[in-house]
Amino acid sequence: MKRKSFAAVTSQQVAQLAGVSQSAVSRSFTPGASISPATREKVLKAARELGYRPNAIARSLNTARSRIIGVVVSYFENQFYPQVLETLARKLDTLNYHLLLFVGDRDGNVDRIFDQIMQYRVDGIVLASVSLSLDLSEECLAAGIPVVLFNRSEESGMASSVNSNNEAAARQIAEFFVAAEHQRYAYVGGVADSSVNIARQRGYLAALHEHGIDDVRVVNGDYETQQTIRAAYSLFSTGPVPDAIFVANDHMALTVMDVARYEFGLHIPETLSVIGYDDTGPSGWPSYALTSVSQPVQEMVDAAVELLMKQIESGTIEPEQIIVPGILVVRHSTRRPRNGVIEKEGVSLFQPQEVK
Amino acid sequence: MKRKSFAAVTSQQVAQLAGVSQSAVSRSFTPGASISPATREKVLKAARELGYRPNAIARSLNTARSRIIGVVVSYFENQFYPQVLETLARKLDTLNYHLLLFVGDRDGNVDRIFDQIMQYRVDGIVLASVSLSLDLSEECLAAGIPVVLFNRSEESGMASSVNSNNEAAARQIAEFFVAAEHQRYAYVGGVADSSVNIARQRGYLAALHEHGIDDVRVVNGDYETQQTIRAAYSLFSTGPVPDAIFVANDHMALTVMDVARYEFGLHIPETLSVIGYDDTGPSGWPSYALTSVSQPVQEMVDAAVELLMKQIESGTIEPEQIIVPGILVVRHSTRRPRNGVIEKEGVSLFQPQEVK
DNA sequence: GTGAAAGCGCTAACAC
DNA sequence: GTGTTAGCGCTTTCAC
Repeated sequence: MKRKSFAAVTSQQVAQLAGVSQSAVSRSFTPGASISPATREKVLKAARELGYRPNAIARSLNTARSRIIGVVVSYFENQFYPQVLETLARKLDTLNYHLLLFVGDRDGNVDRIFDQIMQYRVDGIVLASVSLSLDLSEECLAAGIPVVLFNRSEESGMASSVNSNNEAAARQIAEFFVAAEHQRYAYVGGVADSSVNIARQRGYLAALHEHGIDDVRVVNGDYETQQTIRAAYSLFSTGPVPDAIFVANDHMALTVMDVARYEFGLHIPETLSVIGYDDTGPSGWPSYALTSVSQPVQEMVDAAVELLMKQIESGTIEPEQIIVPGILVVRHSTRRPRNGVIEKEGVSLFQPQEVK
Repeated sequence: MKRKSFAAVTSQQVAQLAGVSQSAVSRSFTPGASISPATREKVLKAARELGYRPNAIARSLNTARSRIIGVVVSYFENQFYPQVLETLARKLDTLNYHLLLFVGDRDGNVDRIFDQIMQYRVDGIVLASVSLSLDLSEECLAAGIPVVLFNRSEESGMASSVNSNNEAAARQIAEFFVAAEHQRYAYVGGVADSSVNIARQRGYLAALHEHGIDDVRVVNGDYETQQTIRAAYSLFSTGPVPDAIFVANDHMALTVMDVARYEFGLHIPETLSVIGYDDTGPSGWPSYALTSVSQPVQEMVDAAVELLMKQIESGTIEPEQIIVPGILVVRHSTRRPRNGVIEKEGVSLFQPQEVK
């Protein structure tokens, strides 16, 4: 089984076989181009015979559109992102766009891979859990390449972003804990200066403050398992054990639950309530049944792609910040408040009467 | 904030600014090309000033090498695949290749997206948990595009593949169960005709058979959560409850554990031992502590990429089937045999004396 | 070592 | 509706 690789079939060869010009072939494969059904048939027949497929690379070169979206993800352990990736790939596929995947550094910086992305002349960029330096934002803007930050935002407003309402949802988490009459509050954060962490922490602390609660222990898990384990240890081994912990995302929250149960023998939710953020796969598994804010992946992806498409088609970049509401899904990792939890389509949600 | 998108900088513009020919610019960006350091400096300076980046699309067009590898994944819920994807993307990046991601259909068929892949003139294809029809295999072979099946194989031998030693590992699982004196055996399979499922089931049943055990209940979870739940129900609600279950992958095994514990109140491992395959993230979490065959993702990815590179560089396709050994990692979802479990670098492995 | 020139496979005016 | 032609931005001979 040995064979030299052959050059692929070109439109020229198809044209020859079909007895038409090369441009007729091109037109036969361009939706909406002016070509007679008869010619088109001849061309398609010849193409089929030769196994011809238009060369997307060549097309890209003179349309100046690659139909490729560069996507950077740096946090695969958090199931939320694979889910985003899958949804995004499917969505782009329906629009006949394609997804060039890059893996970001651990620290969530893209500068190193930015060159690579730009060399492929992508039509747009999605950064999931990754930030873009100001320089690069400017460069994209100058180059006319739309960028969407996914689950992250930046202050400059030079790039678009799609997020859930982190701060409001975090406030609701605080309200939930308070309604269930918890006493000792804690927060396990992610990378301290990530926009999402900042918003969630701020909302949580602010709402607690409004209830006169200012003694909140804050530790940091850095979105990373080992660090989260350390954070959880410090939380449980010194001082009074908290009975209400909001963890900045589910991935860390599950780790916190495991440490609480298996290292410290704590009972959830009897002595300790835990809430996460993302509502991703394992959170719904009965072993965890984690109360969590559900980020609507499909809506967020749709919004991101729509933003991208609008900017690509118009050739104009007008950054927009989109906020999609998340919902607090109540499961069994938390003590329940007497009021405010409602049942809807088989899941329990927290919706207190008074809207903030 | 509104700006028209501008055409990107071209090598022609850089040449003009540097006062050299356009080909000098090209050579400056081609490693190993014959160019004097002086000229190169001038060019790089001009390039920096203009923010020039070589256009990979244009380059691809006349080198007939896209430096893009098409990757198809269809099973994101199984953490194993995101992990593979991340590892693969990092590996390709170090070789200056790029990853065009496609999502396969639920049924693991790629025919629909095959056109898309081929249009981008990828230099190679990785199919993870996805099969390729014979027609398409032939087409790739004819087009000189190397294909590697990852965690799947096919009989025709027209495509390369990388797998762990499914059958041998499955035999070892049987030996493990038998050594711990289990009585009632079961197997929860994946998609019935997937190569991996066939090999695992065959190895497991064959080894049990050699021990005189032929009464093994076989149900099917289809690699899919809902179906796995149904399979587990049927396993636990009719006939005597098995005390030894091998589940074809971890993703399904965790579901089986949850159903056993939370729907049927069964105790693991006291009344029931469960073993999975993949040893992916959640399996190591203390809530599950699933005994599982560890697939060495890094080695498997390295092997896949190496295969690809060899074929790309030689321009010759010689399919190879690579088998990477997996290791049975023993945790707490199983009763332990008296002998054969050894400790190594902090993990417990099963390595019976007699090698089969 | 360097520039001129051809051409990779295609799209998009432009005439007819 | 169709063929002719001129590029898209680059790499790669080929002379010099």
